[in-house]
Parts: sequence; structure tokens; C-alpha cells
Amino acid sequence: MADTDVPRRRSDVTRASILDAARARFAADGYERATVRAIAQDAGIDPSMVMRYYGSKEGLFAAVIDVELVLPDLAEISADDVGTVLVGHFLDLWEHDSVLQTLLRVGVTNEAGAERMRGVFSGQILPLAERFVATRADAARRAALVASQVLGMALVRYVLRFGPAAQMSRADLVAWVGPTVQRYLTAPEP
Amino acid sequence: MADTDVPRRRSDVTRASILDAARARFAADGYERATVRAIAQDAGIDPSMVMRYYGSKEGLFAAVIDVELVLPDLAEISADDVGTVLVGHFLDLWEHDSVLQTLLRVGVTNEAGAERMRGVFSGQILPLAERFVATRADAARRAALVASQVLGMALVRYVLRFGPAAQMSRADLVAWVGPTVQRYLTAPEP
DNA sequence: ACTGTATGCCAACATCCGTTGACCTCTGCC
DNA sequence: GGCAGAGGTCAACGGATGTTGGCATACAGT
Repeated sequence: MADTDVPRRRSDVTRASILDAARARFAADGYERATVRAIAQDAGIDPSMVMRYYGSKEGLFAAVIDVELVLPDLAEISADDVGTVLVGHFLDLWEHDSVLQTLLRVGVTNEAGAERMRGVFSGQILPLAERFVATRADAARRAALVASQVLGMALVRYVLRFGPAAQMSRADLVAWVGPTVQRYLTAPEP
Repeated sequence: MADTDVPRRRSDVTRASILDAARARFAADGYERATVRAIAQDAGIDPSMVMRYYGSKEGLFAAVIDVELVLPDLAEISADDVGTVLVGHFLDLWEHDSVLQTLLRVGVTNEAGAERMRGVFSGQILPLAERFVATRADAARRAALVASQVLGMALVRYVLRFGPAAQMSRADLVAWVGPTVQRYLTAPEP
């Protein structure tokens, strides 16, 4: 087997360190307050390098949010505990990958971020809901409800940092929120 | 009855128009992108007036979020339908008052906004939860869960504008989300 | 070894931001 | 009628931001 034959540029490590710094800054500060200069300083290079490699601040942001964001092996979840499994997976994802945090922080004031968030919704949660209900319209509603609960949880726990929400144990969270998601996906329409 | 005896300054209408414009801008754009200059232009006055009357951009923002935000007559809700009533009231509040939209858009990247949001949580949702459960710690958890669902709904419906979430009817929303809030407030601990 | 090119830094630009102070104008009071 | 003060405009400042072009250096291919 040959190694990947993408051109190994000498600047790859620089590009990567810029991207890493940008990920962290966008996730922590949102789009406006994450400045190109601060990102460059974090990456240990000159701001002009950001422009050379990513064209503009917008281009850099596009590169940051252009990652595969896939919930693991949804196909094999049994219909009986899809709620708790999904909540657990989502907590993992949130705590180990900054891209969701970035999208939430940015999507609230930036249309590109919101659009990407809608893409994640359509690509991940919607197909899941369609496996449990008959009509497409019903699935869309249920997926929206799941998204509302799951993103709301992330909002109060990780972004707004409401004390009680941040302190709840993972087990408590799964036990409380899991059944909600379960109901949104599998209960008959009210 | 005497009229209110607050000093009737000649500048009151200007002050009010600044505040109105600021409300709209902060709600639509968040803190960073809502510029003093744009607010002043909307209000039809010079940017320096904003500084004269509110001291600074931060002071203006503080004035915008310094409003009584009270969920109506919570004391008289029967324990059986607190969920649906609460969701209904919240939908009203969100659609007729921009301050919640402002707090959500700003609180995600601005600490003062987040702090105010936590204040609303502590002042409104927490006391409600304490009427339904015995211990303070349990009430805090349940209030956090309610906040997560209610703010999450607002997030996907009004801010991120997920299609299905934005198109759901008010009745559907209450029928789906009401029972969730009801369970968070009144169900036994899992 | 030479040379073209990629990599990186530096200095600067244009623009926007919040904020300030000088100046004018209108109003209400003695 | 004159005057003090409030209401309002204007131009400018200092700083930060995204972005650009020029220049030095280190590498890779011949």
C-alpha cells in the first residue's frame, strides 16, 4: 500500500497549528471576538500567514467548521434505548470535540455558523428520526424536538454554565434527558 | 391620584428611542455586531448622545437588560398542568418581548449577558421548581432541566431557525414540550 | 553549487470601533 | 430680556481589526 500521495508541504505543521488555535479561539470566544491576531499569536506565527493559507478570516472559519461530525454507529441502537444512548453519545461528542461548541457560539450571531448547524441537524438527527416514524413531516418535527432538548442541554451546561446544569452528573443527565429524547423519537403523536 | 412624579426631562423621548433601537440591534445582532453608531443612526441621533445618556456601550447594554422579566401569575397554576401553561407563557414572552432574544444572543459570548441569564433562571424558574419538590438540590436540578428544554426550544426555533422547529404550530409545541416540562417538575426522581 | 520557490516576518494601510471635547441652539426661569 | 443649563451636532482621537505588499531566508530540484 502506498502512503497517501497528497503533497507533503513543508508548511503543513504551520497550517495545522493555525487551525488548532482557530478551533480553540472560535469555540471559546465566538466569531467576532476571536481575532486573527490572537489566533496567530496562539499558533506562534505572523497574522499574515493566516491570510496566505486560508485567504481570509471567513475562509479560516470555514476550514474550522468543515469537519465530519458523525454520531457513532446509530444504525445499531435498539429502538428501546435510543434516548439514553443518544444523550450519552452527544455528551461525549460535546466534551471531546470543540466543533459543536464553536457552532453553537458562532451560529447564534453568524449566519454561516447557523447554516452549518442546520446541516448537522439535517444530516445527523433527521435521518435518525426517520427510522422511527412513518411520515417525513412527522420525522422532521421529532428531530427538531430532539435537537431542541439536546442543544438546550449543551447551552445551559457548557455555554451559559448554569450552576445546577453544570454540576449534574453524567448519569443523572442521561437518566433525566434520555427518556425525553426517547419519547420525542418513539412516542405516538400527542 | 397624582401622575408619577419622576422628573419629566425633555430628553426622555430621545433616551427612549435610543433604548428601543438598542433593544432591536442587540436582539438581532448580539453584543459585538450591534455598534453604537448603528444604534444611534436607528434612533436618529448622534452617537455621542448614547455616551451622554448611558455612559458607555456597556452601560447601554446594562440598561437594555435591566427590565423586569416576570412570568405571569405562576402562583396560581395547578400542579397538573404547570408544564403546558409554562410552555405557553414562555412562547408568549419570547414572541412579544425582545429581551430574552437579546439575552440568548448576547449571553453566548458575553459574560454580562450570561450572568443576567443566570439571574433570570434563579429568579424565575428556580422558585417555581421549589414549589414542587422537597429538597433545594433536587429543585435546582429540575429547574436546570426545564431551562434546558425551554431555552433549547427557543434556540432552534427563533435563533438558529431550524425549518421544522420554526414551522411547528404553537399547539403542537405545547403538546409535545409541555409534558416534558411537566415531568421535569413533578415526576419522581429517576 | 545555483536558482526558483515556498515559508516566514515586518511594517504599513484602510477601515471601523468606542469615546471625547468643543461648539451651537433651544428652552425655561429670574 | 438676559442667562444658565440642557439637548444636540460635529469633528476628531486613539486603538484594534482584517488585510496587503515587500523583503529576508531556507529549502528542493537540477
